[in-house]
Amino acid sequence: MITKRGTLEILMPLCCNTTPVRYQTFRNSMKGFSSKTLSIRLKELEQGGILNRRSYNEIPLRVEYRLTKKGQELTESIIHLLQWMKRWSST
Amino acid sequence: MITKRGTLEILMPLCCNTTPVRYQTFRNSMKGFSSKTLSIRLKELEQGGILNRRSYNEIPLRVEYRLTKKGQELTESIIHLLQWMKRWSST
DNA sequence: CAGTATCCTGTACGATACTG
DNA sequence: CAGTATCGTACAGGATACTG
Repeated sequence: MITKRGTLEILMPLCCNTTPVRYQTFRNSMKGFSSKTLSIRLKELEQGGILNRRSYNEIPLRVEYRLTKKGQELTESIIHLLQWMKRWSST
Repeated sequence: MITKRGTLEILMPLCCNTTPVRYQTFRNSMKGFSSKTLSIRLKELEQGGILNRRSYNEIPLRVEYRLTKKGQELTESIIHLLQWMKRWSST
């Protein structure tokens, strides 16, 4: 699941801050991904217990995704990985 | 590169010990992957500076792969990730 | 042993249009 | 806004056979 295309990109903006992220925000930060792929990945991450999806009865719709405990612990690994990427980005 | 199918499986046996790994050993530890996919992934990892390939003038052929410095640092992240997987394997 | 070459197929994914 | 439905295609990757 975590090695699928797009998953890393979804989790990246969730690594740095604890505020929930909306669908549109993911879309904007994920150029090169279709809405279809994004929603599939989000659903997988939700079913995998990484993300919590919460929708509000508002017009226009508002849906927020936030990390679960499991997801937060995963981001620790991802942060570690991102540091490695940054460290070796020139090579 | 590191999220491609098979890459994680290639690096896993290199996480635990520092001894070089041979092609056939990868094959045996990677049921469900063809030789084609394996050699493509190995080449990518070599070109990405993760692995060093070293061949010996012997019959039968012997080729060994070992981690570079960059690769060793990457495995630190992967070990971290594997611990997370183990911790949450029941869910 | 350590790969390559070739052929073939499933599927992941984008583009587009649509909906509650 | 946050998705879903449909269609079409590129390409990842398996099976098999082959090579230095």
